[in-house]
Amino acid sequence: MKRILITSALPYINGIKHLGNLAGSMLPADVYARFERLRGKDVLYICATDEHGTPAELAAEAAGQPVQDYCDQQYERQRAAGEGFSLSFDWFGRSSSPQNHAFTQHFADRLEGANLLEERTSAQIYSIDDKRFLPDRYVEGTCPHCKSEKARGDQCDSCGRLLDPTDLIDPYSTVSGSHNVEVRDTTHLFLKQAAMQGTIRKCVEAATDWPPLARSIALKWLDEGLQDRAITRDLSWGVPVLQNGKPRPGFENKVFYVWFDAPIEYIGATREWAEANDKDWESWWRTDQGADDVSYVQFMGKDNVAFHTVSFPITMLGSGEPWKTVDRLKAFNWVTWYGGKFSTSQKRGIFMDQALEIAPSDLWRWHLMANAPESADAAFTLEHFQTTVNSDLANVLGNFVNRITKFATAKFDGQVPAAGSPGELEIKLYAELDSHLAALTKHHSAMEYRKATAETRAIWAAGNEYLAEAAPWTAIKTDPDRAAMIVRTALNLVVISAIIAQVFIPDAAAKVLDAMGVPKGNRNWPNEPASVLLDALPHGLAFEVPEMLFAKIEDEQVQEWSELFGAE
RNA sequence: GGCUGGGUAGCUCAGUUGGUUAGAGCGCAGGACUCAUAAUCCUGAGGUCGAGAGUUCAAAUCUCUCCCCCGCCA
Repeated sequence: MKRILITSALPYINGIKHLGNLAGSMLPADVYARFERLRGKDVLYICATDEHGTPAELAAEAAGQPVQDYCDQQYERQRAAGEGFSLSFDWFGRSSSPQNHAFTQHFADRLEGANLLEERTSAQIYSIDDKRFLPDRYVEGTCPHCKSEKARGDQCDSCGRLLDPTDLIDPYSTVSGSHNVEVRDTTHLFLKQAAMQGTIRKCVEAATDWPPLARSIALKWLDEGLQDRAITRDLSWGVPVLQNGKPRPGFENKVFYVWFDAPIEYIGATREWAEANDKDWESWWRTDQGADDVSYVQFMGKDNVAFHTVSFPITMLGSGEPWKTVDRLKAFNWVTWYGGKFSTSQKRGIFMDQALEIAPSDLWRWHLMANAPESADAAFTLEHFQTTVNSDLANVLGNFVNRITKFATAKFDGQVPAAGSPGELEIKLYAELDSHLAALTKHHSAMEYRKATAETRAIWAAGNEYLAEAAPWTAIKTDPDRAAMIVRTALNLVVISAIIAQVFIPDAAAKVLDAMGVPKGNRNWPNEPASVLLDALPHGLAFEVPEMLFAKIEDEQVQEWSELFGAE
C-alpha cells in the first residue's frame, strides 16, 4: 500500500506534555511518518489536542480564564512545543473544532439510528457549591467497607474495592472541599456496547498484525463482557448533544463525553486539514471512497489501548457506515522520571517546553527513541541522557563527520576526489553496510525503535571503524590514489549516515546534507546496493565542513538541571 | 484482589521455533592511532539468566509454585 494514515494519541489540553508523553506516541509516530515519507509513501500524519471535559474546565477556572480562552492559549503552547520538537504533523488539530462537533453529532445520530443509543437515568453526586455534577474521581469520602476516610468515588485505595460514588459516607467535593453535596438523578445517553460484542471480537481476532499486548488487552475486555457506557456528561464545555441537528430535549445542559468525541477527532482533524489545504478527507477514512487502499497505523500509550481497540471501533462500526479502522497499532509503556512519576505539581520531571530551553530537540529525540519504553517502563535520568548524547551523537556521529570532512578539505581541496578503485576493505564495507541497511529498514517497518537506533548507530560506528582500518592519513603519504578512494568512500558514508539519521535527528541530518551538497530530492531512504551508495556523490563535487553538530553535555549542566528539575 | 508486561554482566537492554564457550551499548582495565569535538579503533575482565521444583539427551527459552517492580481495571 502506498498511502499511510498515521495518528498519535491526542495530548490532553490541560498543560504542556512531559517527555514521557512525547516518547510514548507523538515522537515515534513522527519517526515512522518520516521513514515512510522517505520511502516515497503518501503519508498523512494527524494529531490534535483533546480539549473537552472536567479537567479542562477546572484548569481554566483555576487560571481565572474562560475555558475557550484557556484552550486557545494551551493549544498554541502545545502546537509550538510540537514544532520545537520537529514533529512533522500534516495537521495538528483541535477536538473543539466545528468539524469534530459535526462528526461527533453525526456518529451519535447514526448510532441512534442503529438502535445502539438509549437514555438512562442514574443517581450522581451533585456539588451545590461547585454548581456541578462531580465525576467519580472528584468525589471522596469514607469507604463503606473499610471506613478509610480517603476513598475515591470510583475506588477505595485502602481496601481496593470498586465503589459507586453514592456509596460513600459523608462525601465531599475534591474540587472545592465542600461537603455540601447531594444525590441527584440525571439522564444520559448510553452506548449499547454489549450489542456490538460479537462484531468487535471478530475484528480483534482477525487483527493478527497487532502486538500481543494490544490484543490481550482488547480480548480481556471482551472476555469480561462489554458494558454499556454513558457517552454524555453534565457539563457545558464540549460537543452539544444534538439530535438530527436540533438540541435533544432534556440534554440542553449536557455535552458528549470527552472519550466519545476525542477519537472521532482523528477524523475531524483530517477534515480540518483537508479544508485548509483543499484536499479531501474521504479518501483517507471512507473505504467506499478509496480508503481501502490506506494502511492506518495508530501510536499510543498502554493506557489508551482499550479505547482504540474496542471503544472507537464500536463507534465506527456501529454507525453502519464504511469507516476505515485501525490496521496496525504500536503501544508504549511509560517513561518514568528516575523511576517515579512525572509530576507538574511536585516539580518532578522535564516538560516539552523546558526541554527545548536547555538542549536542542535532536538530543531529546535521539535519547528518547534509543531508550523507548517498548518492552517495559523506561527510566529517564539526566545522567543517562548525557551518556547517550555524548557517546552516540557527539563522539560517534559528530566526530566521524568532522574528522573526514576536515581531512578531505585539507588534502583534497574540499572536493570529492575521483581517483582510485575499490579494494578489499571497501568490498568488506559494502557487505557490512548492505546488511546493516537491510536490518535497519526491517526494524523501522516493524516500528522497533530501540533496535532501529542501535542499527543506525552501528552504521555510524562502521564509518569510524573503516577509517581506522583504511588510515587515509597514512596512505596519503605513499599512495594518493588509494587515499582518494578512501576519502571518497568515507564522504559517501557520511551522506548515508545523515540520510538514515533524518528520521531521528532531522536538524543535524539536514546540516550535514546541506554541507555535503546533497539536493533535497536525493535524500530518500537508501534502497540501492552499498557499492552504488558509497560512490553516489559526483566526483569533483565541492562540499563544506559542517559546523559542529553536537556540543557535549557537561557534568556541570547535569548538576544544574538536576537541581532545577528535581532529580534524585 | 483480577489481568497485562517485566525481573539476563556495575548500569540500560537484545536473546528468533528449547541445542555448540549467554550478546550489544555505556562504565572499567590494557593496547593502537594521531585525520578528528582529550574524539576514534582493537583487546580483555565481568553473569549459579528473580527463587525453587518439574519435563527433556539438552531450558534464559516449556510446565507448576513462590517472591519483587511498572501499569491497567471503563
